[in-house]
Amino acid sequence: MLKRLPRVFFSRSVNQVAAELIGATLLVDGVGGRIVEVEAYHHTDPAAHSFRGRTVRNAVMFGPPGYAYVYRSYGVHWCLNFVCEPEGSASAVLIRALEPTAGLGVMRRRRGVSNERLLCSGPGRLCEALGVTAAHYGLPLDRPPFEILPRPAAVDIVAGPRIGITKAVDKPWRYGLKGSRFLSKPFTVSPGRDH
DNA sequence: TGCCCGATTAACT
DNA sequence: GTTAATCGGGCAA
Repeated sequence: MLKRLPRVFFSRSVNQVAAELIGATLLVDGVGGRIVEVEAYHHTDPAAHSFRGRTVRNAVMFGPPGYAYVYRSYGVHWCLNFVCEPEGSASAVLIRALEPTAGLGVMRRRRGVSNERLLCSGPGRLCEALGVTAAHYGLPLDRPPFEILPRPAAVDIVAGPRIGITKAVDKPWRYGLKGSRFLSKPFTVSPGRDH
């Protein structure tokens, strides 16, 4: 039986943590799956919510690592982040997609879809499937309802530009599990091709 | 106070 | 490929 990742796991470079989360398991009240896609947001990064300083919404990012940052996206969806780096760095990893492994029935009911591939393939979708809301804002990641387990073995990781942002679009801070069919969008396989 | 816009999704054409 | 839904944060005035 794997042991939960300790809170100190998150007290390192946000990009290092992001890459190591690929293949790890995320459960909320026992419902969830294997993390197959994440994005890193650093406080010096214009695309990050913390870039312009501390506000009520992003305050948890400025506190110690190992806590959940949850925000409302487009007034419609919730998105889940893990706060990383030493306290005050205001960096976080956005969880973008899971391969469902636990609580499939609950997730289907919450999402209103039966297609397993569509349950958790997107930041808003996985929050709906796992029941993540503002109630989870600021909760520690090493205690219930969260359960985050390390990946059991090394995995092949791919990286590329982040999705849905308009600033710092060139930074390759999106990480994914190579070949996974549960990604929210495919990674470019042959990046070098000229047109 | 008012205005613009976003780390998205689903349902269109 | 395009667009409506939907609303709080952030900033200008």
